[in-house]
Amino acid sequence: MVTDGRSPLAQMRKGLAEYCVLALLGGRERYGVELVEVLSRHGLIAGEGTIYPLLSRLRRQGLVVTTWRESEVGPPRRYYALSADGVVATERFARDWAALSESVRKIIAGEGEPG
Amino acid sequence: MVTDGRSPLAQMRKGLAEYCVLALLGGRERYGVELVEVLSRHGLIAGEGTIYPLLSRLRRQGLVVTTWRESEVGPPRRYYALSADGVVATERFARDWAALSESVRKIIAGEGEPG
DNA sequence: GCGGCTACCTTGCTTGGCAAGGTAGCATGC
DNA sequence: GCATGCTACCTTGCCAAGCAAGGTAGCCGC
Repeated sequence: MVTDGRSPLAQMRKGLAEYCVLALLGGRERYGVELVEVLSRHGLIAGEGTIYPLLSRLRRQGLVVTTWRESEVGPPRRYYALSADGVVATERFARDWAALSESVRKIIAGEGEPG
Repeated sequence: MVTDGRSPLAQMRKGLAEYCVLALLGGRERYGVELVEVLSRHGLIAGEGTIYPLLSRLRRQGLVVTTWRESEVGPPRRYYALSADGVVATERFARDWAALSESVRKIIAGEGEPG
């Protein structure tokens, strides 16, 4: 299997996965495999090995709260939802991301010089 | 001194600095301190500790070529310019970045669901 | 020749993504 | 009841990149 951890893309993804998980949870509760599906489809993560450590971090930091729920078709799922701190963190992420992408836009547009 | 390497911003910056350096060199030759100034001003790096290891990597990978030039006001400078491979890498970065930021846009816009 | 400035580079640490591997609940078929 | 396959969760060990701090050395004015 190709190791993607060494690619430039994997480096650019750093930090973004966390932001996107929070953004997705802003819409509604979701469980792990569901997040893996959405983020993989958009090319934002490469598999489960990214998401579970990430979710553990968010839980430890108190940005999400979780609830075990039974599934009608398989084993129980742990659902993740934003906490109040999580909402605040999401807003901060949104600002940082906006600033960052605007900076990149300027650099690429040749507006790297002052004035 | 505050260690910024632990902040989410520092994580989101990963990979972007490299892309932006290449993009800046696409315009014209530049030297290290000049790159530090431009990228710091845009909030894309935190200092020299990022740029010199990065430039060494680019040199090792053959994406840039360097020329020592005397300065009229101080010690000699090492100027960096894109190689042919560097041009190709820049284009690949541009595509990756466009895809990535579009994905994030969709996630945030609530287009995380298929269909 | 000394202090300050410019410019280059290195070291050691931290973080986050990743592949691979592992555990266990649940449904189905026999 | 139990073997198989699927779903869902989680852990381990590695690697790449940003960073703070510290170091070297050329150049200039005095």
